[in-house]
Amino acid sequence: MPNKEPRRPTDGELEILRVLWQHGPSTVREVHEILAADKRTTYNTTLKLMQIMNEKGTVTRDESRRPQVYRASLPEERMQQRLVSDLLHRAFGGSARKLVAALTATDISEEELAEIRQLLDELEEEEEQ
Amino acid sequence: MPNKEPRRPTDGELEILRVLWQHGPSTVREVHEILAADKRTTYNTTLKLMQIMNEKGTVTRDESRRPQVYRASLPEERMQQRLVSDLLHRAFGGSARKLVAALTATDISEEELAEIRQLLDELEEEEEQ
DNA sequence: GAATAAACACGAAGACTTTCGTTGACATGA
DNA sequence: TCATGTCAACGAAAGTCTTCGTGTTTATTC
Repeated sequence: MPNKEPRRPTDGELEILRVLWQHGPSTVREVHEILAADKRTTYNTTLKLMQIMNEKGTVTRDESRRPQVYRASLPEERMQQRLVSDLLHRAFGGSARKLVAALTATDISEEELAEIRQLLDELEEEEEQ
Repeated sequence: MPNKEPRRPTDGELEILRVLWQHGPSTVREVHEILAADKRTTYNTTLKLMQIMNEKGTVTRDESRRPQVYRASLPEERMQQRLVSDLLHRAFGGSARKLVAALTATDISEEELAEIRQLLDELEEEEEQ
């Protein structure tokens, strides 16, 4: 039974997902090489994590190939929405305004602030249509 | 040794912190009563969690009183900033714009969108001074 | 001060995550 | 086919989180 309900990925799982999202379907070896560039870890650890993620349904793998090719089950944006929504309710009682306030209170460049404003402008235009 | 480095609070710890932030310094009994209204849990579980949080330094307690009174070590806003910053880097590669995009892609009311826009307007005014 | 109740401390069990050593399976080249 | 190297599977250990049973300490009431 691979699934019961989708759980929040752990830190280690999220690192692997980010590699898969950025580089597309990959082998364990490829994921490991990228992780090992930044982080001290072994091939076996990466393998084990990806096997568990496969059991959970977080990733799927193509077994017709050797070495097996893994891909993320959810697109990046969907998972990110889940994670933000999760934090929104767990830490902010559902108040998006407070979340943005906390975000802007930390290290955010003026360029990014402008980008966010533009993003909201576009959202508003969409709604007015 | 209460501290090595401040870790992210677990789900259970965050629930307790939210009670302490909202209600101010409280006894275990008071926290438990509030938690038990929404969630099936026992007094002992709440007590144990708060004891561990005390060892970690997440909360502090006044032992001169009986029952002991616990309070959150960090103000709500500081902890929220930490949590958002953590998610920002772990899931979004540091891109605040993507985080806001994910946030607005989910369930956000028009009222909140307007509030967020106003928040950003005020930020801009501050910077121009 | 003895009985009762509340608060606290302690220890352990179960689940989960991460790490790693070891073994087995598979492909390639000599 | 034999040797070699890569990949995958398995099991276990260590750490953390959550829960709870049990026993001890503290406060209260008579």
